Amino acid sequence: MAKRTYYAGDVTEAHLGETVTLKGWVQKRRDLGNLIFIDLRDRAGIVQLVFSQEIAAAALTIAEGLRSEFVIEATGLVRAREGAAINDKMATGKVEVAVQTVTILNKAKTPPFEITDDITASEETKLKYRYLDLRRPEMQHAIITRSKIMAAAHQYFDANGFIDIETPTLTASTPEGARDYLVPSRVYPGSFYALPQSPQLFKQLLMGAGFDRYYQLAKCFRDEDLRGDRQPEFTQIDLETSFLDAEEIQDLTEGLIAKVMKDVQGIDVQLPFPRIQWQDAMDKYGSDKPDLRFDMPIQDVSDLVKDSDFKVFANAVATGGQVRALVAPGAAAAYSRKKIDAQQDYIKRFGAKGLAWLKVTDDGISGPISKFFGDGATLTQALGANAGDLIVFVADQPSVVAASLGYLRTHFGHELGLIDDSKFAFCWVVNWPLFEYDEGIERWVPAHHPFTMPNEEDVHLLDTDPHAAHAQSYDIVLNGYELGGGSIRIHTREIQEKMLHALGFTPERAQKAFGFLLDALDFGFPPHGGLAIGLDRFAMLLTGRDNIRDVIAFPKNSKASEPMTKAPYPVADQQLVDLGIEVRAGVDPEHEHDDDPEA
RNA sequence: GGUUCCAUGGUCUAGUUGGUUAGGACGCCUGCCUGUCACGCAGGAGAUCACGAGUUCGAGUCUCGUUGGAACCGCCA
Repeated sequence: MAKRTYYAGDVTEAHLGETVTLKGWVQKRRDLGNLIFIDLRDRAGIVQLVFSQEIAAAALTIAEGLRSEFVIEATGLVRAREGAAINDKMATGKVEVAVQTVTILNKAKTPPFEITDDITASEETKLKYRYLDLRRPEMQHAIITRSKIMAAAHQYFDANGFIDIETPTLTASTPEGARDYLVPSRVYPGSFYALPQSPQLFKQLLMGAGFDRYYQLAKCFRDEDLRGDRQPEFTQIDLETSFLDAEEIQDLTEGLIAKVMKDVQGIDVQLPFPRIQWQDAMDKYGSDKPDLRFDMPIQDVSDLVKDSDFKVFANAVATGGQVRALVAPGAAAAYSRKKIDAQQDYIKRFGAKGLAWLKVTDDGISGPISKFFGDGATLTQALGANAGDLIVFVADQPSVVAASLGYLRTHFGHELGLIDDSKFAFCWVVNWPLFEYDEGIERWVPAHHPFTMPNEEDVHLLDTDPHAAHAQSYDIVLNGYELGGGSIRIHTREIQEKMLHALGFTPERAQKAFGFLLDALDFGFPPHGGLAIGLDRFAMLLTGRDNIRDVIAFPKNSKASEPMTKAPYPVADQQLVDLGIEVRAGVDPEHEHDDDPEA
């Protein structure tokens, strides 16, 4: 085998007249008889190979037998393409390689789908043959982008005095938070390790150990149901620092993001990012992760409608709720009654009872509830609505209003083309509540986690009214996605115990679950704080994808299984015996293991 | 745990009131072709209509169930 001189995608006019050796996959064969073109693909791109009698008869004969996805080595002369032969659509379209010798390194069966970016195969098929799907240029780009983000992060942290420290993957189950993935212990039958949901406690303890600035690209595991932006195992860009306040940690994070945006996208982002109070984000955008690529704020009209004859509005305000509105510019014509009803049905899943609406016309307002508001001038002026706009209203408790209008804002943003896809709109959401009420389990839970420090002026509330306290926490948001989050942590036993007490922990339970942390706080623990960024989401957003599967080489499907290896899979009986485990129920007969000793 | 949707050659799909030789595109195979790049032309192969029951003279189509998949809500400290 000859040595490769260039990647196929890197051959340019600079190499004219040069004899090159390329190795890669046959993307496409165009056989014109005694003239054959082969598109040769490797990770850098595609270049056209030419085979003909005049160049080399033997190579032409071999080229006749080439098929899609054969792996070949080709040596030939780089020459210019002229006139109509130039392909402007190809990066390498001004050159081609006249092949003198070609070797088939390996043949290939016809792949189950074409290796092309305008692929039509289902997600299921693509995941089953993931190694083929990954050959597609856009997938290669996604995975390479991920790698570049990681490289930029390593460089940034190293340059800023951070120490890369690995924390355990086999660790202890935590009582709060997501479900843990458990790993049975052979040495202690009936006992289990847990895979970490995050390195949270370990990185705090590293601050206690004096490392001062820690980072890690950490694998995290959560046994919860999947979404487009959620996988059961994912990677965090995790950092923790001592002696820095929230502003300083945000500055460091902005530096990291600026470097990533520059190195990976070539974009100079404007610093600092806007800081938005959590309450303002909820009020104005109906979301704690607002998409700031477009404006379209939610507006409160409670005062304007509380005395109206439209009972739904009046009653909502009278019973402690609110009425808020969203002006969808120019949407009146595009939104038929049927289309609005579809949106109404959608927001019912957030608990909304209905969706009231008005269309603004040249001479007032129209729509089923317009009769309650005269010519509507008061409303349209207050909302800044113009003729042709659609106004939607939700009247309910604040959380329902926020979820519904927050969803609708994003919906209209996309539908009305208000979102510039090329934009990256970062912001910080700060000053979160320390706790939020969980309707499902009917108790207060930490808005972030139980190690988050309350605001200085709210520390005393832990004794009196903990649920009114706000936290020194901050989320970094990009284009409507929670990119990451962090906080200043509690570094004294006294406050940490109060926090756990407020969460309903007895001192005994607190000691049992978090005793090692509480003990550590006794031994001169520095003030500290940090943050974690979701690497997968970051890579997803930078590559313009809408599913994090696309930036993970071997992801799980929506049912948390991996179609290629078929994991998870029942294990051999002997393995269970070794672990002292008996499987009680839920074994799917189709998924039953064969007692293959290799398994 | 819940809601909605989907399953037809290798891939993506059409398939009407239940009666079709299950149609198309891409891919694949054979032949022809010296400037193609979505090559072209001629011909060809390829389907247990996811699985199992049921209704019916007759089911890709209707009903029930099962399995697999996708999205969303819950969940994700």
